[in-house]
Amino acid sequence: MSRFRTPRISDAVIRRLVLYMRILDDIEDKDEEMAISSYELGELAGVRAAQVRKDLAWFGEFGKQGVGYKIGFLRMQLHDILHFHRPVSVAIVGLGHLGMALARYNMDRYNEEEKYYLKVSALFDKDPRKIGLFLCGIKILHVDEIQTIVKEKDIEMRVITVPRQGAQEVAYMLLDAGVKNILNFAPTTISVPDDVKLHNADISLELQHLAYYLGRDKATP
Amino acid sequence: MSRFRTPRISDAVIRRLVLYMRILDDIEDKDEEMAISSYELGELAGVRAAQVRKDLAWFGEFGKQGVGYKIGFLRMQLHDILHFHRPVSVAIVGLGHLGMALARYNMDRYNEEEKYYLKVSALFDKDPRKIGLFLCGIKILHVDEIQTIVKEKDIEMRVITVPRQGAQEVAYMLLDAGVKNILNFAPTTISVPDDVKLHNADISLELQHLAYYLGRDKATP
DNA sequence: TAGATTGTTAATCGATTAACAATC
DNA sequence: TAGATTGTTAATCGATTAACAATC
Repeated sequence: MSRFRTPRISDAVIRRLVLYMRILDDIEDKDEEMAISSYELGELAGVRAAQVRKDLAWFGEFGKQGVGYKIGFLRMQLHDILHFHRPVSVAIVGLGHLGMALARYNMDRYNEEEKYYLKVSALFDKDPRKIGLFLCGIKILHVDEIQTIVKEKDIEMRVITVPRQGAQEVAYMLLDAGVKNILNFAPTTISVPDDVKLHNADISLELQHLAYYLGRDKATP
Repeated sequence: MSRFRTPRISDAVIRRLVLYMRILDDIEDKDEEMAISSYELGELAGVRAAQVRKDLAWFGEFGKQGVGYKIGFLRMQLHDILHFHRPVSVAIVGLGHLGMALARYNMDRYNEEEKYYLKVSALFDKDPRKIGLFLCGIKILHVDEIQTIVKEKDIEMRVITVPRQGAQEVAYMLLDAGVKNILNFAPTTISVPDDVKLHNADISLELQHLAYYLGRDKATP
């Protein structure tokens, strides 16, 4: 029943839920009362209908037999499950191109809406030329201020987008600030204590692993 | 035996192979003749020794019992398997922050080495203010030139890093140029014919799915 | 009611891990 | 040789899919 009793939901499930959420968010001219079937939603997300139902079933019963899922209701439930029902403060450390890309994307999409979603509310860098600049109304601060600001602004998520060489150092600073959740985009391995949840998202790996499939490129007619 | 006879290697395996490759590339002061065991390599990559051996076994026998894998040899084999033994030309379409980040990262890491790896060799954008600018020696061209340039420079990989709204349009242009392999970083679904291999890498999804784990953040002691 | 679609169970498929004989 | 570590098989684990009774 309650999603707090569930055993251990796999990361793959969570990623698909985010996808479903965004698809529902992005439906244009939507009537929130209208129903969508697992088949239709699966079509939009690129997965099977059975998988959509299974994924949702981990968290409750959101549909009606013979009808489907009411868009507005399912949307709300997904926001709830994924903690998108209240503002979550995000700090981004390292404002190179990648940091900028992440900051801008999330700010454009979410900061302007009053209601919920991710709020990028602190930006840090080391480069004196960047410190003091404003990005969508948020001032870039020196990394030394991480500790103070993280507590002051009650930052809940931290994203590392610094060059490889600096990643571990920044990680230590975040750990000192008591952070237990880190998303690392730097293309390197960083080490953290066992009780800290570290997610790695290496975008250069995305590009590199594709090279493997090149052979097939011209071969396939 | 030969890697061309293998059934269907899963994407997860390929991603780990890239990781192994980069780990071997990045070992400092390495003696290429020195051996590394599956246990050690697994440690560095964050996977079990058995998995390392299984992953490699898909492509051949690269180690010696009682010894391990010679670093230089395994490195070479991995480069070979992953098509990193010759330059692969990459085009990046859309030079916002994300496109810049990808371009810079790969150029810094790979373009300077003469030998192999990914070569970012064409950049495209639509913004007149960007066209004509140089990035690491490569001139930014107008997207209308995609078709000509892709053929001229024999581009093998194409990366889309444009805003959501433009993604599908760019995809069509690439398809017209005969491209069969697309990596899409735009946070949206684009549709392609069945014979085109489309990889999606949505970095904002990385950030968003993390929100789910927030509950655990403060709870875990 | 008849048709549609859910939630759920069981079957299938695939990926990871453990174990071990082979062998350097 | 003895110790170490591979390549590979078999066991385990988990995730996806198919199927269907329940029911709107």
